[in-house]
Amino acid sequence: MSRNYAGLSRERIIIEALHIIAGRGLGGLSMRRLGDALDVEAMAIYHHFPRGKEQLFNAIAAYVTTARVVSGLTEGQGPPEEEPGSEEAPAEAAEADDRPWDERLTTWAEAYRARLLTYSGALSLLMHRAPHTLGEEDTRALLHTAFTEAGLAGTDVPRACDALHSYCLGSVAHQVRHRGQEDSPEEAEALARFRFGLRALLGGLSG
Amino acid sequence: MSRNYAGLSRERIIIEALHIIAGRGLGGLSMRRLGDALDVEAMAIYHHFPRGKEQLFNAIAAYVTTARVVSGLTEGQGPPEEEPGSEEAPAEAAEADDRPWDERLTTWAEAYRARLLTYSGALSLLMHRAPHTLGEEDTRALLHTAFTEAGLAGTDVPRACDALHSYCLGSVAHQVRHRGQEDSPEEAEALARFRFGLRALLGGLSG
DNA sequence: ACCTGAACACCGTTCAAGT
DNA sequence: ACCTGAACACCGTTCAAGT
Repeated sequence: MSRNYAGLSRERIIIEALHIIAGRGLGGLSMRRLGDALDVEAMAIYHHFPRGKEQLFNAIAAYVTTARVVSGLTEGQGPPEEEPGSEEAPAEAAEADDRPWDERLTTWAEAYRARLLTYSGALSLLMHRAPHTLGEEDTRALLHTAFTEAGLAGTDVPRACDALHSYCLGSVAHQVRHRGQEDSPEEAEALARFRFGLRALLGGLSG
Repeated sequence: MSRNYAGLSRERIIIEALHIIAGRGLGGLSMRRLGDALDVEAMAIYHHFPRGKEQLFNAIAAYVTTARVVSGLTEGQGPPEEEPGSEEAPAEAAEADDRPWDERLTTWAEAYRARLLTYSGALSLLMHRAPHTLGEEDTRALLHTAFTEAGLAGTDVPRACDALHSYCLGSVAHQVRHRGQEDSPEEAEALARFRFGLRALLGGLSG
């Protein structure tokens, strides 16, 4: 039929997919429905994600976990990692944060939580996918230096990083899990609970 | 064709489903495949789970989260909750635990972690389902009294419970997420990391 | 009550074809 | 390079029918 230069891109596809997920849940995302939303035949998506839905899922997971995402510039240098999802912006100079370690960690944790909450429909995608993005590398460095500053050393550092990651991920999972239940807390109280546990964890880690 | 008194039951179906999930992942579980594994036409499952796959998923989630599960005795009294998944055994007298609160919590947390790890293939099912089982009620009581004993009061108690739940769930999710990755820890080190964070969290909560 | 078998609408994916 | 359209194997679910 009529040709369709839809101007498809990996990022457009991912974003549209996230909209569908937000509206109808992860189970409501089908290639055909995604095609419809993009005004394209479902099969057009395979040109951008040749390995199909699994690859799309990986890209969504990477998109969700990586903070700095920017429109599809730097195309065509061959992917340095498996599924970067989309290209990442340069580290915008990271303007050295001179606040105490616990404030830096708290800021990071609350931002990470907010991000997971925003894409909570895709949360179960993260359960079996740990994308290897540049953002993850930055996070690793941030947490590492903060915990070192807190007085940790040796194997305690990666263990503390793990604990913090686990707490954030679990906290959002736990909140989503009980959402819409009888006595489930409002977002304000949910945030308060998150902070309560976070303070305890950070205190216990540095003690 | 030949009649088939397969002796199907909700529990048999759930257990077979868990086997398939363990072997081929959650996406590999289809009603038809489940029927094959049970030597039955797929449609026979709908007699035991009239609301289909969604109801089966709820039942699996309940089965996974509830410790005390026993074969399908007490049938036919009408479900007191939405999807109990299968019947639960009586509380087996709970033989009062007189150890200090932190040891009791540690024991609970490690058992909960082990259980989630056993059914890690079904982990993403728990992400959007918080079944209302008797076992959950017991847990609530256990954690509540332990944290009260630790010196917490008022809103701090449910917040501490939330934090502990979140940490356990997130810890398993985090482990499964990185499983099979280059420098992902062995199970022994994973357990050590879990304990490290758990000790920190409990210490921070009671401090 | 418990299970079968055909049917329907939908799905992911392949492949040849169009521009 | 980018997208279409038909095709195939598979899926969840309904419904009438068997015992």
